[in-house]
Amino acid sequence: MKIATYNINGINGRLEILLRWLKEADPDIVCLQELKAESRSFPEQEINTAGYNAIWVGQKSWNGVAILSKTEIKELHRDLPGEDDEFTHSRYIEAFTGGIVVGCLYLPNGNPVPGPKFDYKLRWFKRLAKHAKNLVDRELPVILIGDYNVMPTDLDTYKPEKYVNNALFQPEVKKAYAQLVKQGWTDVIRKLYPDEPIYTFWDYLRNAYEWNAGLRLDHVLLNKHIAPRLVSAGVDKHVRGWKDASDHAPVWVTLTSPGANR
Amino acid sequence: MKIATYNINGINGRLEILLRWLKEADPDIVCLQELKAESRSFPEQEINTAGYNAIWVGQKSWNGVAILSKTEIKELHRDLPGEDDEFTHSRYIEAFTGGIVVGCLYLPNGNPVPGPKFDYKLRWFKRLAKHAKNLVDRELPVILIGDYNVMPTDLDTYKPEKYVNNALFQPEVKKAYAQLVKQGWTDVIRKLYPDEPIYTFWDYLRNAYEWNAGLRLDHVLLNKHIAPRLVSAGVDKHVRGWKDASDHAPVWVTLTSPGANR
DNA sequence: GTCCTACCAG
DNA sequence: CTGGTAGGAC
Repeated sequence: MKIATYNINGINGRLEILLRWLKEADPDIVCLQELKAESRSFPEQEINTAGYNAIWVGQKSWNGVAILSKTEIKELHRDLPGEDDEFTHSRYIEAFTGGIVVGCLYLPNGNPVPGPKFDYKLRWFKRLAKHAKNLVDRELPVILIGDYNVMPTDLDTYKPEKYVNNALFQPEVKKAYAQLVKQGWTDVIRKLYPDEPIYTFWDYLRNAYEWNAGLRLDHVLLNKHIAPRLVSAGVDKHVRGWKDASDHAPVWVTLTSPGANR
Repeated sequence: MKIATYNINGINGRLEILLRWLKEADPDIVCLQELKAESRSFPEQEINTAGYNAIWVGQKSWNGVAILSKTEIKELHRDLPGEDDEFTHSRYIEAFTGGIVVGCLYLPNGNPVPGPKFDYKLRWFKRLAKHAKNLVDRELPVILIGDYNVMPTDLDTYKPEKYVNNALFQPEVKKAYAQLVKQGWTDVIRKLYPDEPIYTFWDYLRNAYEWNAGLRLDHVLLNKHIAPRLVSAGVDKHVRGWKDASDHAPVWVTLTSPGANR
């Protein structure tokens, strides 16, 4: 079974890219971020035709997340729990599909630092950690997957010194990510490739992709119940090189069938 | 020798379309309208690489005309003569190339009627007619070619009654075109196909191309000196069907070598 | 750089 | 409908 995350950066503008990649990669479950579309303009028909069910939460201009799956999707949540004033962004959707609880997230970027957007990022991260705490020890396979907008360590950016003032690399944010993982989650890329620079995002500016000036922002976290099923993981880096591609590349993980490791 | 006109509707957005058509149609001289680009962002290099010299007048956002030629181009005018306050639009360029005086024009649309834009259209047409009068009897081959934004007769629109209030079909405008032709010009399409509906433009709206709901707006006029050289003319209608094409199709004419008919 | 929103022009 | 523009976000 293959599960992937892809920050598509505008689902309608990049529907062809998405469909091409779906066909090529053939994942069973896909989490999308940055739909940049209102809920009513989600291209459900084309996604269905490609062989996927889908649930999504959209909003005008920004954010927006979706879960695609070849099998039935039971929606669990359309946002993280939290205070009323936090509910304006479409950044989290959770479902049960393929026997797995899938939390699909798009964490706020948070720039500039300091400022209200950075404060919101930290608050959002707290909400996520609180919810994750309730999921990590469940007797259910749980995957928390998406665009975390964090480079967890120096290994996750081509040039750490360039990002010292960036919201994606602030000590508070890296710490929040480390503490989240410490709840008992497995960061699959770092589990399989502990010492390798692996990127999931290359800026559109200054030909970042050509220079491999990348960042690792998209992460796949498995709880203890599902982590033993981990087989492989990777980044479909070449997709970033397609004409008119998103600035992110898809990240995927493959798992054994449930029960195979027990 | 083959001469063509093509309202490209944004030369940078449609450079690939233009190059594909140039390769396929292989014209010797091409007049372009609606560059929608400032002069400095004209894609001279790519045009040169495709085998053409070029001269152009651009402006921000709108209008803009160019003459491309496989042979040397001597620029004659960068606008029609006229009053100072008429010089704000880039709608006319004239050159001597391939032994022919080529006037490349983009007449104002003029909608809505009535209004200052329609008045400007009529004034612009007067300026054109005055200039054309100076060209028509020259002992030189002259071609006046481009997007005239006029359907000269009922035969030139799929549904005349739909256009009674449209600036492209006002009696004053049709009359201005008829009087221009009457100076001694040959409208090559009507010369060769006097009774056939032939269109050069299909609106983007309501699938006009699929329904062949077209208009004939792009015209090729020859003066008496060059008219005897006329061999054939046509519209590259299929180009309108290409993905992301302009709403106009290229119109072309072929001529015998100079002197062959004398 | 490339999205989005808007508006304007055709 | 599909260009262009501008500004905001990332």
